[in-house]
Amino acid sequence: MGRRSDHSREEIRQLALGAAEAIVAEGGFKALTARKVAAAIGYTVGTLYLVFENLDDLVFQLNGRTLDQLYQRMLDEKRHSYSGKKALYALATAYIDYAEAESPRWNMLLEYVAGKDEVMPDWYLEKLGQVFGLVEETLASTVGNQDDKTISQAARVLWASVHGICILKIRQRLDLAGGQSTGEMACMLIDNFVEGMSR
Amino acid sequence: MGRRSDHSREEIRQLALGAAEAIVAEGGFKALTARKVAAAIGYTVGTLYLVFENLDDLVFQLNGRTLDQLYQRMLDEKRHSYSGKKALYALATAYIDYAEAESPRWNMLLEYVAGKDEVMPDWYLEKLGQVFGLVEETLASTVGNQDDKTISQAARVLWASVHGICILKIRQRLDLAGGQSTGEMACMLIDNFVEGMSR
DNA sequence: GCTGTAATTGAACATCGTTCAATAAAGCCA
DNA sequence: TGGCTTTATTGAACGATGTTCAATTACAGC
Repeated sequence: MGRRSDHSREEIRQLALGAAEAIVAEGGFKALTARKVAAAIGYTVGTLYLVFENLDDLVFQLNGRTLDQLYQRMLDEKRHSYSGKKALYALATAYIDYAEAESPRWNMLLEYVAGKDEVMPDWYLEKLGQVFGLVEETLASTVGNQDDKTISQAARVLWASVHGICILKIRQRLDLAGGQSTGEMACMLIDNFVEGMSR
Repeated sequence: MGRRSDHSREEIRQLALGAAEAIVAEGGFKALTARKVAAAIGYTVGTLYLVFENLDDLVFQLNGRTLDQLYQRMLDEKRHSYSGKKALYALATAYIDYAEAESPRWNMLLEYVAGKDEVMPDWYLEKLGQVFGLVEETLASTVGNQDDKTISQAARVLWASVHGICILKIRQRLDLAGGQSTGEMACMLIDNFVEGMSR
Protein backbone atom coordinates (compact mmCIF):
# COMPACT_ATOMS: atom_id res chain seq x y z
CA MET A 1 0.00 0.00 0.00
CA GLY A 2 1.31 3.47 0.71
CA ARG A 3 3.60 4.70 3.42
CA ARG A 4 3.20 2.77 6.63
CA SER A 5 6.40 3.62 8.43
CA ASP A 6 6.02 0.59 10.67
CA HIS A 7 9.77 0.24 10.58
CA SER A 8 12.74 2.41 9.74
CA ARG A 9 15.02 1.43 6.89
CA GLU A 10 17.52 0.12 9.39
CA GLU A 11 14.86 -1.97 11.11
CA ILE A 12 13.78 -3.45 7.80
CA ARG A 13 17.41 -4.24 7.02
CA GLN A 14 17.83 -6.10 10.30
CA LEU A 15 14.51 -7.92 9.92
CA ALA A 16 15.47 -9.02 6.43
CA LEU A 17 18.90 -10.27 7.49
CA GLY A 18 17.32 -12.19 10.35
CA ALA A 19 14.77 -13.78 8.06
CA ALA A 20 17.47 -14.62 5.54
CA GLU A 21 19.50 -16.37 8.23
CA ALA A 22 16.51 -18.51 9.16
CA ILE A 23 15.82 -19.42 5.54
CA VAL A 24 19.44 -20.40 4.92
CA ALA A 25 19.62 -22.41 8.14
CA GLU A 26 16.48 -24.25 7.07
CA GLY A 27 17.11 -24.92 3.39
CA GLY A 28 20.64 -23.89 2.54
CA PHE A 29 21.90 -21.26 0.15
CA LYS A 30 19.74 -22.22 -2.79
CA ALA A 31 16.60 -21.73 -0.71
CA LEU A 32 17.36 -18.04 -0.28
CA THR A 33 15.18 -15.98 -2.63
CA ALA A 34 14.16 -12.34 -2.57
CA ARG A 35 10.45 -13.15 -2.47
CA LYS A 36 10.84 -15.53 0.45
CA VAL A 37 12.77 -13.03 2.52
CA ALA A 38 10.23 -10.32 1.74
CA ALA A 39 7.28 -12.53 2.63
CA ALA A 40 8.94 -13.59 5.89
CA ILE A 41 9.13 -10.01 7.12
CA GLY A 42 5.70 -9.00 5.85
CA TYR A 43 6.85 -6.84 2.99
CA THR A 44 7.10 -7.35 -0.76
CA VAL A 45 10.10 -7.69 -3.04
CA GLY A 46 10.20 -4.05 -4.02
CA THR A 47 10.87 -2.98 -0.45
CA LEU A 48 13.97 -5.17 -0.25
CA TYR A 49 15.50 -3.25 -3.11
CA LEU A 50 15.19 0.00 -1.18
CA VAL A 51 17.37 -1.45 1.53
CA PHE A 52 19.75 -3.70 -0.39
CA GLU A 53 21.43 -2.99 -3.67
CA ASN A 54 20.62 -6.51 -4.83
CA LEU A 55 20.63 -10.06 -3.49
CA ASP A 56 24.42 -10.25 -3.56
CA ASP A 57 24.50 -7.24 -1.29
CA LEU A 58 22.14 -8.96 1.14
CA VAL A 59 24.30 -12.08 1.14
CA PHE A 60 27.39 -9.98 1.73
CA GLN A 61 25.87 -8.28 4.74
CA LEU A 62 24.68 -11.62 6.06
CA ASN A 63 28.24 -12.90 5.72
CA GLY A 64 29.33 -9.90 7.76
CA ARG A 65 27.11 -11.02 10.61
CA THR A 66 28.45 -14.56 10.28
CA LEU A 67 32.02 -13.29 10.63
CA ASP A 68 30.96 -11.35 13.72
CA GLN A 69 29.50 -14.47 15.31
CA LEU A 70 32.57 -16.48 14.38
CA TYR A 71 34.82 -13.87 15.95
CA GLN A 72 32.72 -13.78 19.08
CA ARG A 73 32.82 -17.55 19.53
CA MET A 74 36.57 -17.61 19.10
CA LEU A 75 36.98 -14.70 21.48
CA ASP A 76 34.88 -16.45 24.13
CA GLU A 77 37.08 -19.51 23.80
CA LYS A 78 40.22 -17.42 24.18
CA ARG A 79 38.82 -15.95 27.40
CA HIS A 80 39.38 -19.36 28.98
CA SER A 81 42.98 -18.25 28.80
CA TYR A 82 44.70 -21.37 27.72
CA SER A 83 48.22 -20.88 26.55
CA GLY A 84 50.49 -22.35 23.91
CA LYS A 85 49.25 -25.01 21.55
CA LYS A 86 46.21 -25.56 23.74
CA ALA A 87 45.06 -22.05 22.95
CA LEU A 88 45.37 -22.70 19.22
CA TYR A 89 43.44 -25.97 19.58
CA ALA A 90 40.72 -24.05 21.37
CA LEU A 91 40.48 -21.46 18.60
CA ALA A 92 40.37 -24.13 15.92
CA THR A 93 37.75 -26.08 17.81
CA ALA A 94 35.56 -23.02 18.19
CA TYR A 95 35.90 -22.35 14.47
CA ILE A 96 35.16 -25.92 13.47
CA ASP A 97 32.24 -26.30 15.85
CA TYR A 98 30.64 -23.21 14.42
CA ALA A 99 31.23 -24.37 10.86
CA GLU A 100 29.65 -27.73 11.57
CA ALA A 101 26.74 -26.41 13.59
CA GLU A 102 25.87 -23.64 11.13
CA SER A 103 27.22 -25.22 8.00
CA PRO A 104 24.80 -23.75 5.42
CA ARG A 105 25.53 -20.32 6.75
CA TRP A 106 29.26 -20.91 7.03
CA ASN A 107 29.32 -22.32 3.52
CA MET A 108 27.90 -19.07 2.27
CA LEU A 109 31.08 -17.27 3.29
CA LEU A 110 32.73 -18.72 0.20
CA GLU A 111 29.74 -18.77 -2.09
CA TYR A 112 30.31 -15.35 -3.56
CA VAL A 113 33.10 -15.38 -6.12
CA ALA A 114 34.38 -11.91 -6.92
CA GLY A 115 34.97 -10.94 -10.54
CA LYS A 116 38.46 -10.39 -11.87
CA ASP A 117 39.07 -6.90 -10.55
CA GLU A 118 36.24 -6.49 -8.07
CA VAL A 119 37.44 -5.93 -4.54
CA MET A 120 35.89 -6.68 -1.17
CA PRO A 121 34.46 -3.68 0.72
CA ASP A 122 36.60 -2.30 3.54
CA TRP A 123 34.18 -3.17 6.32
CA TYR A 124 34.29 -6.79 5.19
CA LEU A 125 38.08 -6.96 5.10
CA GLU A 126 38.11 -5.45 8.56
CA LYS A 127 35.93 -8.22 9.95
CA LEU A 128 38.22 -10.79 8.34
CA GLY A 129 41.19 -9.02 9.88
CA GLN A 130 39.67 -9.35 13.34
CA VAL A 131 39.54 -13.11 13.03
CA PHE A 132 43.11 -13.33 11.75
CA GLY A 133 44.22 -10.96 14.48
CA LEU A 134 43.01 -13.37 17.10
CA VAL A 135 45.02 -16.19 15.58
CA GLU A 136 48.03 -13.92 15.29
CA GLU A 137 48.04 -13.04 19.00
CA THR A 138 47.67 -16.64 19.99
CA LEU A 139 50.33 -17.87 17.65
CA ALA A 140 52.74 -15.14 18.78
CA SER A 141 52.46 -16.25 22.38
CA THR A 142 52.95 -19.88 21.36
CA VAL A 143 56.07 -19.77 19.21
CA GLY A 144 58.64 -17.61 20.92
CA ASN A 145 60.68 -14.71 19.51
CA GLN A 146 59.86 -14.50 15.83
CA ASP A 147 59.47 -11.13 14.17
CA ASP A 148 55.99 -9.66 13.70
CA LYS A 149 55.88 -10.09 9.98
CA THR A 150 56.67 -13.78 10.18
CA ILE A 151 53.98 -14.26 12.81
CA SER A 152 51.40 -12.39 10.80
CA GLN A 153 52.19 -14.43 7.70
CA ALA A 154 52.23 -17.68 9.61
CA ALA A 155 48.87 -16.89 11.20
CA ARG A 156 47.35 -16.46 7.76
CA VAL A 157 48.89 -19.66 6.49
CA LEU A 158 47.75 -21.57 9.54
CA TRP A 159 44.20 -20.28 9.47
CA ALA A 160 43.79 -20.71 5.76
CA SER A 161 44.82 -24.29 6.38
CA VAL A 162 42.32 -24.88 9.16
CA HIS A 163 39.76 -23.39 6.84
CA GLY A 164 40.80 -25.72 4.04
CA ILE A 165 40.39 -28.77 6.22
CA CYS A 166 36.99 -27.54 7.31
CA ILE A 167 35.82 -26.93 3.78
CA LEU A 168 36.88 -30.23 2.32
CA LYS A 169 35.35 -32.08 5.24
CA ILE A 170 32.04 -30.26 5.23
CA ARG A 171 31.72 -30.44 1.48
CA GLN A 172 32.58 -34.10 1.61
CA ARG A 173 35.68 -34.02 -0.55
CA LEU A 174 37.78 -35.76 2.06
CA ASP A 175 36.03 -38.89 3.31
CA LEU A 176 38.27 -41.39 1.59
CA ALA A 177 40.18 -43.48 4.09
CA GLY A 178 41.71 -42.15 7.28
CA GLY A 179 38.36 -41.37 8.85
CA GLN A 180 39.67 -38.69 11.14
CA SER A 181 37.35 -36.00 12.41
CA THR A 182 37.82 -32.40 11.40
CA GLY A 183 39.06 -31.64 14.88
CA GLU A 184 41.72 -34.36 14.76
CA MET A 185 42.94 -33.13 11.43
CA ALA A 186 43.22 -29.58 12.73
CA CYS A 187 45.18 -30.82 15.73
CA MET A 188 47.59 -32.68 13.50
CA LEU A 189 48.07 -29.54 11.46
CA ILE A 190 48.65 -27.30 14.46
CA ASP A 191 50.98 -29.80 16.14
CA ASN A 192 53.26 -30.13 13.18
CA PHE A 193 53.10 -26.52 12.08
CA VAL A 194 53.91 -25.11 15.50
CA GLU A 195 56.56 -27.76 16.07
CA GLY A 196 58.12 -26.81 12.77
CA MET A 197 58.05 -23.11 13.55
CA SER A 198 59.77 -23.53 16.90
CA ARG A 199 62.44 -25.59 15.11
CA MET B 1 13.81 -31.78 -36.65
CA GLY B 2 13.90 -35.53 -36.57
CA ARG B 3 16.68 -37.97 -36.13
CA ARG B 4 19.95 -36.69 -37.53
CA SER B 5 22.44 -39.00 -35.88
CA ASP B 6 25.27 -36.61 -36.61
CA HIS B 7 26.81 -37.62 -33.30
CA SER B 8 26.51 -40.47 -30.87
CA ARG B 9 25.34 -39.79 -27.33
CA GLU B 10 28.90 -40.02 -26.13
CA GLU B 11 30.06 -37.54 -28.76
CA ILE B 12 27.35 -35.09 -27.76
CA ARG B 13 28.39 -35.51 -24.14
CA GLN B 14 31.99 -34.67 -24.94
CA LEU B 15 31.01 -31.75 -27.17
CA ALA B 16 28.80 -30.35 -24.42
CA LEU B 17 31.49 -30.68 -21.77
CA GLY B 18 33.99 -28.97 -24.05
CA ALA B 19 31.59 -26.13 -24.77
CA ALA B 20 30.80 -25.79 -21.07
CA GLU B 21 34.50 -25.50 -20.28
CA ALA B 22 34.88 -22.69 -22.78
CA ILE B 23 31.85 -20.83 -21.42
CA VAL B 24 33.09 -21.12 -17.84
CA ALA B 25 36.60 -20.03 -18.80
CA GLU B 26 35.11 -17.02 -20.53
CA GLY B 27 32.45 -15.85 -18.10
CA GLY B 28 32.75 -17.86 -14.89
CA PHE B 29 30.32 -20.20 -13.26
CA LYS B 30 27.31 -17.93 -13.44
CA ALA B 31 27.65 -17.69 -17.22
CA LEU B 32 27.03 -21.41 -17.59
CA THR B 33 23.45 -22.00 -18.76
CA ALA B 34 21.83 -24.97 -20.45
CA ARG B 35 20.72 -22.95 -23.46
CA LYS B 36 24.19 -21.52 -24.01
CA VAL B 37 25.83 -24.92 -23.94
CA ALA B 38 23.22 -26.31 -26.31
CA ALA B 39 23.58 -23.42 -28.74
CA ALA B 40 27.36 -23.73 -28.68
CA ILE B 41 27.23 -27.31 -29.91
CA GLY B 42 24.44 -26.74 -32.43
CA TYR B 43 21.70 -28.53 -30.53
CA THR B 44 18.79 -27.38 -28.40
CA VAL B 45 18.18 -27.65 -24.67
CA GLY B 46 16.12 -30.79 -24.91
CA THR B 47 19.04 -32.75 -26.30
CA LEU B 48 21.19 -31.90 -23.30
CA TYR B 49 18.70 -33.60 -21.05
CA LEU B 50 19.07 -36.84 -22.96
CA VAL B 51 22.74 -36.88 -22.10
CA PHE B 52 22.84 -35.28 -18.67
CA GLU B 53 20.44 -35.82 -15.81
CA ASN B 54 20.38 -32.10 -15.19
CA LEU B 55 22.78 -29.14 -15.04
CA ASP B 56 24.27 -30.31 -11.74
CA ASP B 57 25.17 -33.56 -13.44
CA LEU B 58 26.91 -31.67 -16.24
CA VAL B 59 28.87 -29.61 -13.72
CA PHE B 60 29.83 -32.75 -11.85
CA GLN B 61 31.20 -34.38 -14.98
CA LEU B 62 33.02 -31.21 -15.89
CA ASN B 63 34.58 -31.25 -12.42
CA GLY B 64 35.68 -34.79 -13.13
CA ARG B 65 37.63 -33.60 -16.15
CA THR B 66 39.11 -30.80 -14.09
CA LEU B 67 40.36 -33.31 -11.51
CA ASP B 68 41.88 -35.35 -14.33
CA GLN B 69 43.77 -32.34 -15.64
CA LEU B 70 44.90 -31.41 -12.17
CA TYR B 71 46.18 -34.92 -11.58
CA GLN B 72 48.00 -34.94 -14.90
CA ARG B 73 49.75 -31.64 -14.21
CA MET B 74 50.88 -32.83 -10.81
CA LEU B 75 52.02 -36.14 -12.25
CA ASP B 76 54.07 -34.36 -14.93
CA GLU B 77 55.74 -32.32 -12.23
CA LYS B 78 56.55 -35.42 -10.22
CA ARG B 79 58.20 -36.96 -13.28
CA HIS B 80 60.97 -34.41 -12.83
CA SER B 81 61.84 -36.67 -9.91
CA TYR B 82 62.70 -34.20 -7.26
CA SER B 83 62.90 -35.65 -3.81
CA GLY B 84 62.07 -34.54 -0.31
CA LYS B 85 60.56 -31.16 0.35
CA LYS B 86 61.44 -30.06 -3.17
CA ALA B 87 59.05 -32.66 -4.52
CA LEU B 88 56.24 -31.38 -2.31
CA TYR B 89 56.94 -27.81 -3.41
CA ALA B 90 56.71 -28.95 -7.00
CA LEU B 91 53.35 -30.62 -6.42
CA ALA B 92 52.00 -27.59 -4.62
CA THR B 93 53.26 -25.28 -7.34
CA ALA B 94 51.63 -27.35 -10.05
CA TYR B 95 48.37 -27.29 -8.11
CA ILE B 96 48.51 -23.57 -7.46
CA ASP B 97 49.51 -22.69 -11.01
CA TYR B 98 46.56 -24.63 -12.35
CA ALA B 99 44.19 -23.00 -9.86
CA GLU B 100 45.37 -19.54 -10.81
CA ALA B 101 45.46 -20.13 -14.55
CA GLU B 102 42.05 -21.81 -14.68
CA SER B 103 40.49 -20.17 -11.69
CA PRO B 104 36.83 -20.09 -12.81
CA ARG B 105 37.02 -23.75 -13.56
CA TRP B 106 38.94 -24.60 -10.43
CA ASN B 107 36.48 -22.59 -8.37
CA MET B 108 33.70 -24.78 -9.68
CA LEU B 109 35.19 -27.77 -7.87
CA LEU B 110 33.74 -26.39 -4.66
CA GLU B 111 30.62 -24.77 -6.05
CA TYR B 112 28.39 -27.76 -5.59
CA VAL B 113 27.33 -28.17 -1.98
CA ALA B 114 25.95 -31.61 -1.26
CA GLY B 115 22.76 -31.90 0.75
CA LYS B 116 22.80 -33.36 4.26
CA ASP B 117 22.94 -37.02 3.35
CA GLU B 118 23.78 -36.93 -0.33
CA VAL B 119 27.02 -38.64 -1.15
CA MET B 120 29.53 -38.15 -3.95
CA PRO B 121 29.50 -40.76 -6.71
CA ASP B 122 32.24 -43.37 -6.56
CA TRP B 123 33.95 -42.33 -9.78
CA TYR B 124 34.33 -38.83 -8.36
CA LEU B 125 35.80 -40.00 -5.07
CA GLU B 126 38.22 -42.15 -7.05
CA LYS B 127 39.54 -39.15 -8.96
CA LEU B 128 39.96 -37.29 -5.68
CA GLY B 129 41.80 -40.29 -4.31
CA GLN B 130 44.25 -40.20 -7.19
CA VAL B 131 45.31 -36.67 -6.33
CA PHE B 132 45.69 -37.45 -2.66
CA GLY B 133 47.60 -40.61 -3.52
CA LEU B 134 50.22 -38.57 -5.31
CA VAL B 135 50.71 -36.39 -2.26
CA GLU B 136 50.84 -39.46 -0.07
CA GLU B 137 53.66 -41.08 -2.04
CA THR B 138 55.64 -37.90 -2.06
CA LEU B 139 55.14 -37.20 1.61
CA ALA B 140 56.06 -40.78 2.51
CA SER B 141 59.41 -40.47 0.77
CA THR B 142 60.02 -37.13 2.47
CA VAL B 143 59.39 -37.87 6.13
CA GLY B 144 61.08 -41.15 7.00
CA ASN B 145 59.64 -44.17 8.75
CA GLN B 146 56.14 -43.26 9.82
CA ASP B 147 53.36 -45.83 9.59
CA ASP B 148 51.09 -45.83 6.55
CA LYS B 149 48.03 -44.58 8.36
CA THR B 150 49.84 -41.56 9.72
CA ILE B 151 51.18 -40.74 6.27
CA SER B 152 47.80 -41.07 4.64
CA GLN B 153 46.21 -38.83 7.25
CA ALA B 154 49.01 -36.31 7.06
CA ALA B 155 48.76 -36.18 3.28
CA ARG B 156 45.10 -35.28 3.57
CA VAL B 157 45.75 -32.64 6.19
CA LEU B 158 48.58 -31.15 4.16
CA TRP B 159 46.68 -31.04 0.91
CA ALA B 160 43.51 -29.70 2.45
CA SER B 161 45.73 -26.95 3.80
CA VAL B 162 47.30 -26.13 0.45
CA HIS B 163 43.79 -26.08 -0.91
CA GLY B 164 42.65 -23.71 1.85
CA ILE B 165 45.44 -21.27 1.09
CA CYS B 166 44.57 -21.40 -2.58
CA ILE B 167 40.90 -20.78 -2.00
CA LEU B 168 41.26 -17.85 0.33
CA LYS B 169 43.80 -16.26 -1.99
CA ILE B 170 41.85 -16.72 -5.17
CA ARG B 171 38.59 -15.64 -3.59
CA GLN B 172 40.36 -12.63 -2.15
CA ARG B 173 39.70 -13.33 1.51
CA LEU B 174 43.35 -13.07 2.39
CA ASP B 175 44.86 -9.87 1.02
CA LEU B 176 45.17 -8.04 4.31
CA ALA B 177 48.80 -7.37 5.16
CA GLY B 178 51.61 -9.81 4.61
CA GLY B 179 51.33 -9.67 0.85
CA GLN B 180 52.87 -13.08 0.25
CA SER B 181 52.06 -14.96 -2.90
CA THR B 182 50.09 -18.18 -2.81
CA GLY B 183 53.28 -20.07 -3.59
CA GLU B 184 55.19 -18.53 -0.71
CA MET B 185 52.40 -19.36 1.68
CA ALA B 186 52.35 -22.95 0.51
CA CYS B 187 56.12 -23.19 0.99
CA MET B 188 55.83 -21.87 4.52
CA LEU B 189 53.16 -24.45 5.22
CA ILE B 190 55.15 -27.34 3.78
CA ASP B 191 58.37 -26.28 5.49
CA ASN B 192 56.87 -26.15 8.92
CA PHE B 193 54.58 -29.13 8.54
CA VAL B 194 57.29 -31.44 7.26
CA GLU B 195 59.77 -30.12 9.80
CA GLY B 196 57.25 -30.80 12.53
CA MET B 197 56.56 -34.33 11.29
CA SER B 198 60.21 -35.29 11.19
CA ARG B 199 60.43 -34.03 14.79
C1' DG C 1 -10.41 18.22 5.37
C1' DC C 2 -7.31 18.94 1.80
C1' DT C 3 -3.10 18.29 -0.37
C1' DG C 4 1.54 17.06 -1.28
C1' DT C 5 4.99 13.75 -0.20
C1' DA C 6 7.06 9.48 -0.13
C1' DA C 7 6.81 4.61 1.47
C1' DT C 8 5.12 0.54 -0.43
C1' DT C 9 3.30 -2.26 -3.81
C1' DG C 10 2.93 -5.75 -7.43
C1' DA C 11 2.56 -6.35 -12.33
C1' DA C 12 5.92 -6.71 -15.92
C1' DC C 13 10.24 -8.33 -18.10
C1' DA C 14 13.90 -11.20 -19.29
C1' DT C 15 15.98 -15.37 -18.19
C1' DC C 16 16.52 -19.56 -15.81
C1' DG C 17 16.12 -25.11 -15.41
C1' DT C 18 13.26 -28.66 -16.86
C1' DT C 19 9.63 -31.41 -19.33
C1' DC C 20 7.35 -33.72 -23.09
C1' DA C 21 4.03 -33.88 -27.03
C1' DA C 22 4.97 -33.00 -31.68
C1' DT C 23 7.90 -33.40 -35.55
C1' DA C 24 10.83 -34.86 -39.11
C1' DA C 25 14.71 -37.58 -40.57
C1' DA C 26 16.62 -42.15 -41.10
C1' DG C 27 16.16 -47.18 -41.82
C1' DC C 28 13.62 -50.95 -43.65
C1' DC C 29 10.78 -53.90 -46.31
C1' DA C 30 7.97 -54.97 -50.34
C1' DT D 1 10.57 -46.39 -55.53
C1' DG D 2 7.25 -45.67 -52.02
C1' DG D 3 5.14 -46.26 -47.72
C1' DC D 4 5.72 -47.53 -42.71
C1' DT D 5 8.04 -47.67 -38.41
C1' DT D 6 11.21 -45.98 -35.40
C1' DT D 7 13.45 -42.59 -32.76
C1' DA D 8 16.55 -38.56 -32.39
C1' DT D 9 15.58 -33.91 -31.98
C1' DT D 10 12.95 -30.05 -31.28
C1' DG D 11 10.93 -25.94 -29.11
C1' DA D 12 6.82 -24.28 -26.89
C1' DA D 13 5.26 -24.34 -22.23
C1' DC D 14 5.66 -24.03 -17.12
C1' DG D 15 6.93 -22.23 -12.84
C1' DA D 16 10.33 -19.66 -10.49
C1' DT D 17 14.05 -16.54 -10.41
C1' DG D 18 16.22 -11.34 -9.82
C1' DT D 19 15.16 -6.75 -10.78
C1' DT D 20 12.59 -2.46 -12.09
C1' DC D 21 9.32 1.30 -11.74
C1' DA D 22 4.72 3.44 -12.63
C1' DA D 23 0.84 3.34 -9.81
C1' DT D 24 -1.17 3.40 -5.40
C1' DT D 25 -2.14 4.67 -0.83
C1' DA D 26 -1.25 6.17 3.92
C1' DC D 27 0.49 9.59 6.50
C1' DA D 28 2.11 14.79 7.93
C1' DG D 29 1.36 19.54 7.79
C1' DC D 30 -1.54 23.29 6.89
